[in-house]
Amino acid sequence: MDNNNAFSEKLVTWYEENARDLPWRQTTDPYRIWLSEIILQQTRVIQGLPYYEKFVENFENVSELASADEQTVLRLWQGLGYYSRARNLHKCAKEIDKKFEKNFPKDSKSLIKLPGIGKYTSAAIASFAFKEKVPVIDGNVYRVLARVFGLDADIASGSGQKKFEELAWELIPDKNPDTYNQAIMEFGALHCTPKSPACENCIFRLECSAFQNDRQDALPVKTKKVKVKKRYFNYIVFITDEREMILNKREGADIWAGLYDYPLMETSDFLVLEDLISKSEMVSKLQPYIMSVEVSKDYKHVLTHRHIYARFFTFKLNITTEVKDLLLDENLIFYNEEEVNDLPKPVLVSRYLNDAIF
DNA sequence: AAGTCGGGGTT
DNA sequence: AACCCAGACTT
Repeated sequence: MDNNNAFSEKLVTWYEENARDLPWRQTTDPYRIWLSEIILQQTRVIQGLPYYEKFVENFENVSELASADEQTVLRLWQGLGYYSRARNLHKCAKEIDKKFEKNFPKDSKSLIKLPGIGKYTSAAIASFAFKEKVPVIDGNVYRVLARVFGLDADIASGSGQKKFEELAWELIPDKNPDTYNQAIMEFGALHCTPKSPACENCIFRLECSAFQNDRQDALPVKTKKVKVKKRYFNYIVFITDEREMILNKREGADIWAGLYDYPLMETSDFLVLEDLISKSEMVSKLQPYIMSVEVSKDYKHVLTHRHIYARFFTFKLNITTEVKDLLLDENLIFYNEEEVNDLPKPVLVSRYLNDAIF
């Protein structure tokens, strides 16, 4: 409790010296606070500010907004993105104008039921307009709490969010919780930034867990959703009359770094989807990963390698799953450094590949 | 729990 | 190019 008071007091002191002068901080009008909060969802203050001014100018109160037609609202929102916010804004205004007789509900639990108002926004309106003691938890708060208190729960998971909420409840002061809420968000926005936070002159320099352990970049923990990319590896397999092949050493930080594969042209889309060769053993084994395979049927003597004519094939693998899965099953194709060094140069094609393709 | 919605700044 | 921004909603 004492520590928690120290935390909030330091934060508020910092806030009073460093807060930006923003229009929605000059009022307790729930309409204006609501408007600002909707506009600022996933939106930087700098970007949202002119829109806030526009809306306040066009609609003095929630009833005026409610009686506007949706196209007018959307036109004012134009360029701000996340347009469902605008539609929900309008829907919410109508609801308040009718069901609530032009008055905003005065507590967070009622507010959260309105369209476009979720966990964060309900807390923000209740706090800033009605002085309810409820912590706001946005991206800034997650970051500040994670770093100062070394809370490494995953903010992408429900259980992790719950832990942050518990901590937030412990920290929020009885006295002026609204100012504290403003303070912690402002601190995250201006000082404890996602990248390159100003730790050198930070008020929590001595007690910040992240700074003391040099974990600023690691916190907050947010598991990234592994999105499957479609990568199309279009291989060109050169083979000589002596059944030799050309391999290419993969460099960089990409998949299979340091291993050898065929001369490669990667594209982000199909080159051709026809002549699927599904009979060979290799193709069937690779089938789960392959969307199309094409081998040119005409042998062309187009390349010389060490004075040996080579035959020209194109061999396409269109890989849709995580490419590393392929490596586990098919290390026949991708040689490591040691294997390559043991082989004559150019590297002989594997027996397996011979049977399959040639 | 994962996907979607977006323009824009930062690194 | 990846990440994030005073998130909410749908599936």
